[in-house]
Amino acid sequence: MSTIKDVARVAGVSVGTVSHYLNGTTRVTRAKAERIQEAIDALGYQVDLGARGLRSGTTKTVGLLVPNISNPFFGEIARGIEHALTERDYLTFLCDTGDDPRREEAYLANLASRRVDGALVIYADQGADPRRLRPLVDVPLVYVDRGVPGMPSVTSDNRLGGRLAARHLIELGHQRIGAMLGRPDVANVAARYEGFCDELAAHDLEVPDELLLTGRQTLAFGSEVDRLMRLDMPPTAIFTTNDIVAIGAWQKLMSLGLRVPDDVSLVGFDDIELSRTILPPLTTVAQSVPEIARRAVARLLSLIPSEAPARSGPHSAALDDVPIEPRLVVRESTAPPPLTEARFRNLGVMPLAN
Amino acid sequence: MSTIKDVARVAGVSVGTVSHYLNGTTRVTRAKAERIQEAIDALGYQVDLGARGLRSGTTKTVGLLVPNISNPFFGEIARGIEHALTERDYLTFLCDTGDDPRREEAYLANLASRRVDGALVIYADQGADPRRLRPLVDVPLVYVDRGVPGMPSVTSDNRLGGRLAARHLIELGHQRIGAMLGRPDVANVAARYEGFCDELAAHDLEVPDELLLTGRQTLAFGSEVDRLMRLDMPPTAIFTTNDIVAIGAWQKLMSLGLRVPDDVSLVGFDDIELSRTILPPLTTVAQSVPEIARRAVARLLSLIPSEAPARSGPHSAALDDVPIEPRLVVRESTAPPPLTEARFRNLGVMPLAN
DNA sequence: TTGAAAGCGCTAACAC
DNA sequence: GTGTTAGCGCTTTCAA
Repeated sequence: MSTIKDVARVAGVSVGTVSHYLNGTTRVTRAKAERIQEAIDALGYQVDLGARGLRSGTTKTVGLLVPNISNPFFGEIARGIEHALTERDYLTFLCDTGDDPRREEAYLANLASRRVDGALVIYADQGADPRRLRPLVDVPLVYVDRGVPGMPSVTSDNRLGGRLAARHLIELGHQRIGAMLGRPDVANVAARYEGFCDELAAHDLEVPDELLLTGRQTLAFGSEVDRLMRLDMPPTAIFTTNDIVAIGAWQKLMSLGLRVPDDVSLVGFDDIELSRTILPPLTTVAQSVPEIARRAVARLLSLIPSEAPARSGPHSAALDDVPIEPRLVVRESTAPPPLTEARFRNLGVMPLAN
Repeated sequence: MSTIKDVARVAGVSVGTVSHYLNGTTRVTRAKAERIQEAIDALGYQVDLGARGLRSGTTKTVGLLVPNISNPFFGEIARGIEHALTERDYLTFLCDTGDDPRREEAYLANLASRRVDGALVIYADQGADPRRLRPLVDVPLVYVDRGVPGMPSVTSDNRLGGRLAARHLIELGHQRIGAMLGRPDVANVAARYEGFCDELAAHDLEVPDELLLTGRQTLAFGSEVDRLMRLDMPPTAIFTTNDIVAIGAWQKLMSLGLRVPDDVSLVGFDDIELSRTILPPLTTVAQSVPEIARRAVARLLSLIPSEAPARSGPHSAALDDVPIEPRLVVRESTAPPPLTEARFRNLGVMPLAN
C-alpha cells in the first residue's frame, strides 16, 4: 500500500504539496497537479484516513446505537441515518445494543476510544437512566426516537400522535374504544397514550379499564386482542402504540373470523412499511422516518465543531429540539362503528341490549 | 483527552512501560502496574485506537455491506454478524448499499481508505459482477448469503432447500404445484428453484408454465397470487422463494376468502421472524441466520493475518465454504391437497371435472 | 523489567 | 506555490 511519500516521490514534488492537492488547502500549479494525479493513479494510492484522523483530530466517523437492528422500524431509521451520514462523508459504526444498558455503555466506551466525531443513540429502554450515557463520550451525542428532556433529541411529537389517533376514531363515531399499550414506563409509549386519553377526555370519553391491555411491543402481544373481543361489550375500535402490535392484533382477528374494519377498527403507530401492505392497509400515525433520520444527522453535525456551522442564515429548525409532527394516515383499517346488532351476530354472542 | 504520555508522567514510568502494561506485551512489576492503573483511573485515560491502528497496522474494524438494512432478513444477519464481531473486539462499519452497485464500490473504496481489517459483503444483486468487488480492497473479503463460486463465501445450500420444500409437498400428496419466484437471474433464487424442480422431476412432476410467476421478492409480488388461484385449475400448493412473498400471498388469499392450508398450501424460504407469527404459521425452509452470521465472522477472521489462526486442531468446518444446511420447518401452512369438489366450491367456480 | 527513541502516514505551520 | 519539518498517540525495537 503506497503512501503520500511515494506519490510525492513519483510526482517529483514534496509531500506537503501532495497533501495540499488532496485537501484543496492551497492552489497547486496545473502542471504539478497533473503529475500528482498521474502518480496517484499509477500507484493506486488511497489516503489513510486513520492517519489523517490522528493528525487532524477528526475521524469522520459516527457511532450509531440501536436497540435491535432487525426490528424494521429501527432498521429504517438506521438506514436513513447511514445514508445521510454517507452523504456528508462520514462512516457509521453500527452498535446493536440488544436493548441492554450494559452493552450500551461498553459500546460508548469503545466509540470514545475510537475518537468518533459524534454519537447517535436510540437508548435501551430498560429502566436505566439514558442520561448516564452522556458523559461516557466527550463528543456530541444526540438522542434519537427516544428523546431525553433537556438533551439534544430528535423525536416525534408522540403526544400529538396519540391525539390524532383519538380524534380520528371520535370523528368516525366510536365511543367504546380499547387500547393495547407497550410498557407504560417507556417514555414514547406513555406520551402516545397520554395524548390519546387527553383527546378522548376532551370529548368526555375514556378507555375503560377492561379495554386496556399492556405488554411488550411485539406481534405476540398483539394477538392477545381476543381478550378484548371476547368481552360482553367488546370495543368498536382499538388503538395500539405501535404497528407491530396492530398487525399482531389484525392477524388474530382474521383467524377469529373477525373483519377489520367491519367488526372493529384498528389504529397503529409508526407507519412501518408492512402497515402499507397488509390487507386492509393500516390506518396509523406516521412518524416520518426520513425526517427523523435527516434531522438527527443535521442536529449531530451542528454540534460537531469541525463541521462548518450548518447555515448562517435563519436559524434552522433542524438545530432545535422541536419534536417532529407526526401525521395521521387514514387507510382502510378504520371505519364507523358497526351497528350493534350486526356485530354481535358476527361475534357469535347475543347483544346485551338491542 | 489524556494520552499515554500523561499516564506515564503521572505514574512516574516511561511510555513504553505503560504500553506494555496495556497490551500485556511484557511483565510489569506489581508496584508499577498499580501506579499505572491509578494514573489511568485518575486521568480517565482511554487508548486512542486510531493511533494504535496506525502504528500496529490493524484497526480492529470490519466493513459490512448489506443491500437494505431495513429488510428484516438482512437486519437479522447484520445483527448476528455485529454481535459476533463485537465479541472479538471488532467494530462494524455499516454500509447500506441500497442494492446499488455504484454505492457498493464507493463504500469499498472508503473502507480501503479506513484500512479495515476485512469486509463482509452481501452484494447488490443487480446484474453487476460481484467479483469486481474483490480487488477494491486488499484485505480479506467474504461474501455472505449471496455466495460467489470460487471466492470465500458463507451461504445456505439453497438447492437443497428447494429440494426439501418439494419433497414435503410431494409427501403430502400435492401434484398440481405452483411457484412464485424472485428474479431468476438472482443466484440464490435460481438455486432454490432448481433444487425444487430437481426433486419434482425425480417424482415425474413439474411446475406447469401457467403456474409459474416471476417478480421482485416483495409483499406486493406475493399478492399477485390471485392470478394463480383464478385459473381454471388452480394449484393445490405454492412454493415461494422467500417468506416475504409467501406472506404477501397469504394476505391476498385471506382477503379473497381462501384458507391456508385448507384451500392451498404455502411454503416459504428463509424463516424470518414474521413467518413464525402469522396465522397459520408458515411452513418454510429455514436458513439458520445465527449460523450464517457465526460462520461468516469465523471465515473472515480466519483470513485476517493478525488473528491467531482460528484453531490448530482438526480443520474447522467454519473455514471451508461448505454451504450451510437449511432445514424444513413444517408448520401449519401446508396440508394434504383439498378434495377437488370442496376446493372448487370454495373458489366459487365450477370444477372442470368431478 | 525498563527506558529511550524511531516511526506508522498524515497535516499544518513555517520559511522560502 | 512549494518544500521542510514537527508531531498527532501509539507500538516496538534496542540497550541497558
